[in-house]
Amino acid sequence: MVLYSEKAECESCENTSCLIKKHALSKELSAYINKKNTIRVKKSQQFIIEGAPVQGLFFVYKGKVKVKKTGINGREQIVRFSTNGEIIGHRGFGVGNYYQISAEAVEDTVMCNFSNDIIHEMLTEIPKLTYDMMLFYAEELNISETKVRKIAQMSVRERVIDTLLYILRKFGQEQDYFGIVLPRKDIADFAGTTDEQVIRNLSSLKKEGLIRAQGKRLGIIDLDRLKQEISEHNYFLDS
Amino acid sequence: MVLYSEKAECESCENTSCLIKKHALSKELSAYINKKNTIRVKKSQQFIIEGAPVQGLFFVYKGKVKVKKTGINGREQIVRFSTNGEIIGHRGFGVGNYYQISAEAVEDTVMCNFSNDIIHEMLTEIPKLTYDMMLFYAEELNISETKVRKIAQMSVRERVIDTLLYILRKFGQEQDYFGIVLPRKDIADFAGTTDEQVIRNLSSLKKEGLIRAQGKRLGIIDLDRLKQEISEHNYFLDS
DNA sequence: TTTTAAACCTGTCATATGACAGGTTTTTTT
DNA sequence: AAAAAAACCTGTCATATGACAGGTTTAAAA
Repeated sequence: MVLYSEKAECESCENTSCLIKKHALSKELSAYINKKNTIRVKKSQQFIIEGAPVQGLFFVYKGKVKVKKTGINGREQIVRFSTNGEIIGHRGFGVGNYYQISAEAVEDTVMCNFSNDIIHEMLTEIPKLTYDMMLFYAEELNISETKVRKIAQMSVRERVIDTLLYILRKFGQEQDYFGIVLPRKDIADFAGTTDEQVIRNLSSLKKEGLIRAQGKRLGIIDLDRLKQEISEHNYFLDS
Repeated sequence: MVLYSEKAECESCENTSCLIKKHALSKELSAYINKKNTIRVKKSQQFIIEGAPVQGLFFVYKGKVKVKKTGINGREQIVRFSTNGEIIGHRGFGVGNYYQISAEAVEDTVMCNFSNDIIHEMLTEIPKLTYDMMLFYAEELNISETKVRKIAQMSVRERVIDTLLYILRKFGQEQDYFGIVLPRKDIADFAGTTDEQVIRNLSSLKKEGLIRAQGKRLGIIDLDRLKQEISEHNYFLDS
């Protein structure tokens, strides 16, 4: 647990999937991890603004974040959710760049932030880190390109189901409900539809006994049948 | 010009944007560029199959390629087009991976291919190359995430226009027509719609004097008005 | 607790879009 | 040059989906 005003330290960090943590033991990196900043954001607070100059790279220490792109008249596209150990602020290196995404905390979140200069130095000095970063981006690219196809070809109901499975993979399910509470609007913005459509489809799924819903809390009952319904779209991977 | 059975050589290669060419002068890389294979594919030939084991990375030496993802009952999503100097077969490294995309030559194409082992060695041995690759993927990720939003929020007409502008950026326009000839179906598969819709919208755009169309050949007449029409969707970049 | 705001839900409706069908033109192959 | 195939085009139609409106419940703030 990280107390307020206390710094998030790699030594005690439990995010084994974090690329920084993974290399933190090496001597090359240890020189840099002291230079990171600990950033705290409260629920609903936006800490990356699309179009603003890049201010380094963020790694989620503890919390949940949504990453989105602004669309026309208030519509938004949620591009991904990030949680412990994950990277936010892609391409937060190089010079004179601007963020191509916004990011907002879904709940109170603690993050590690590396400035442009530091992250750039790290990536030039530690080839293994760079290699892992490259793999990360390549993987994210796969996921994003799959999502393009999904949004182009799936029906709204299928996209809602697909989003539920994504949430399950990302945040898990305990005591019958997802490990995250999201408004229907967020599910809509992720699935590329409207909140009314999401509400309707969630109602149907509930009636059919595939999911449970209690207020904003959602959980999956019949995972197999949900997977089955979108299986024809998922040839080679779920992402 | 590369004659049949002649090898594509980096020394004489003119693709300044190619990451291999960029580093070809360094001694670290020069040891590897001899180990690349020259691959020739004829128009309409598929040389990467989704789901098949990864066979290294391809760089377009000369030609034009479409990269796509398979959807339900014959529908496809064209993810991007690639031409001279560009990379195909993302994530073609690491072990035991499978291609997440298919690739097909739009016209006769010559490519440089590095095997899994070689590309892996290169990326471990030449940090600057890895760094550039990382930047490449990060950039592609931006483009792809922008595309998700576009497909989710733009109308068909807007997506068709957006696709035309993409083709212009990628292949240019000479003597009034694009530097590539594509069937309407390909434009549809890229824009995430049907060929009938593309045909209708192209007809309209032609009547309105915004584009010219002569058989399969297409060209832009009024670039400003086309850009204007989709400007509200493009806040921070065109990609 | 009371008040206020946010989120949820349901019904109605217009329409943009995908699907089908049939004919024409263009392109490719023989 | 002729034949075959592919691509293009137009019309019609059903419907999935987004938009609007109004009411209810839930959650947050005072």
